[in-house]
Amino acid sequence: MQNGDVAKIFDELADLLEIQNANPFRVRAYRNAARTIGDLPESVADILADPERKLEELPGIGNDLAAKIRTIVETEGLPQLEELRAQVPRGVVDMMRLPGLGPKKAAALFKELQIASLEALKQASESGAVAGLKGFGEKTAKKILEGLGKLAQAGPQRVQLAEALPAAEVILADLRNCPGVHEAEIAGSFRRRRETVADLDLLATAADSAPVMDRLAAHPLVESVLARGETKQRVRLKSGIEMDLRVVPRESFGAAMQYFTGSKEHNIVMRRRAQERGLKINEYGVFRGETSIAGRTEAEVYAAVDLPWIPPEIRENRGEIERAERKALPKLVEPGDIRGDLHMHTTATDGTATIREMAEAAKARGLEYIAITDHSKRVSMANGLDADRLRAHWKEIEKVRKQVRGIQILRGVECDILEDGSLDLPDDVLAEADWVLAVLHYGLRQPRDQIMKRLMTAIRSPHVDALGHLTGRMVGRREGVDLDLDATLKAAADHGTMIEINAHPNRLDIDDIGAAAARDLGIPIVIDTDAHSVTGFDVMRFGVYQARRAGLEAKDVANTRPWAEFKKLLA
DNA sequence: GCCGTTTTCGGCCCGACTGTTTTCAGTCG
Repeated sequence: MQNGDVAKIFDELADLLEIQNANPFRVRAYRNAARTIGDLPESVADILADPERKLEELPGIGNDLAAKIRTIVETEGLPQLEELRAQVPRGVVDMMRLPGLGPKKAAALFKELQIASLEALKQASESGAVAGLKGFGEKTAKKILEGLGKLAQAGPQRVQLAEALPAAEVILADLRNCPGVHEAEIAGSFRRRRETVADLDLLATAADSAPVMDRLAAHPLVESVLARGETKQRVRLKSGIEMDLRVVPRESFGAAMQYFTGSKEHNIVMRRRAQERGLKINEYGVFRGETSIAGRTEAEVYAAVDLPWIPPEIRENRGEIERAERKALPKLVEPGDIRGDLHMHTTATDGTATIREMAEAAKARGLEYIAITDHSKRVSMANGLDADRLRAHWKEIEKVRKQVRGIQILRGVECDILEDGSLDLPDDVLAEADWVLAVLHYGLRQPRDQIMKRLMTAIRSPHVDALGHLTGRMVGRREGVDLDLDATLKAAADHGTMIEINAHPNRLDIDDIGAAAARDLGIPIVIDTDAHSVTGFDVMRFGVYQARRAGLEAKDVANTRPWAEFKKLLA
């Protein structure tokens, strides 16, 4: 039983309780618990097994929830969940995935019309039964049918930050040029640099909102306006991404930025802090009674509740407020701190540039050292290198070292960890390498035991410097590799194996929670681009964003060190 | 269901927009 399984059960309980019109604060308690457990870097089973520790230490977990977690871990189930499932059909929970349908409406459909599946909902919407129901109407029925159609196609999906970024910046630049607009920024999860964003939250200050909204509505990248009011407009971009525009007065800009950057959980704590001080925070400012006492800048808002400004990337209510209170906020790593890149490909395998071109491009970007890490032979699709070709490739690297001065070029390899647990190159070859990155590419659906055996082989190898593509899940795909992250990181710490944060949005990766856990174990982290071309280095900033979300400082990231220092890590 | 230098009860973050209503509940972020 993994933390994620426990979190899923609590989330489902919250859904079911909501439909049953339970106390909303009770529902919230389950949702908070789901998030706390889901985000926990260590396994709840471990905490339960440790006589020194108690689940009740976790925020939002009291006696009742602790007992439920114990039951779930011990019996892989929860009687309360079974009871609720018997009362509320799965289809009713599914209805809440449709836009405009929440727990109240889903419950009404079930209770009044006995609708218990999406199929039945479709029929009832088409027949007019839904429109006739109290609190519903023609528009609601139409919206339900549209929602069902979309759900059948794909459903609203999160897109990668890197994918959303270009359009977001183009629109932002356009709005900044709109007469009457003083400031425009993108807030939300985009500003928190989450790997994926569900929608974009645009914020503008202007005395009059109408011209700004008209300007956005008329933008060539905008497909349609979904909703529009006095201060808020929602549009759908042609790419399918939805965008909210909020227009606020200038004196509210900082408050609105703080409010719309979130996260929701961070803001709930902020507003509670305000309450404790007899204040109220909303998107317009910080108020004592009717009087605004702050709001022009974000720093003012934080100062009003006795906190220093907190970087957006860590506003997740995962301890940052407590750290801010203790004046112990991390000085987060920045893109400019990165001095080396230890993962890239050339024309020898599936890259598009030569060793020399890659070295020159890296040097032009200010890097002090790089590792050329072409694939090993198992990756035949990419023309992976066997021992002979790899040795010849390294000879080429030595030549380029003489041609391109002022940058260290490591003779590396991205060596596959094979399905049977062995490494794809013999030890004597790996021993000659300057840098070995061990990765899983194949057999990702093997049972966890086998995956772990493979990872342990690599970690124990004296020749492996770092694990790349390490993940509990796969960005861009539904499921992840089934590995025990805790055990992997512990072993890596014991054997001095580094862990890679892969900056490329499409590559296998370790998430920010995993990265934070690695940092806590003292494992050096390397942020790499996995560049396949000379422009491949440009994704570095996305890796840095992720490291920032993990709360990492420059000292936690090995490739921020100057070459002379990094070299010592390899010894 | 959780939580507590306003503790064991009575709170629990806040506001905009829509569609349904004739003043507001539900949904959403």
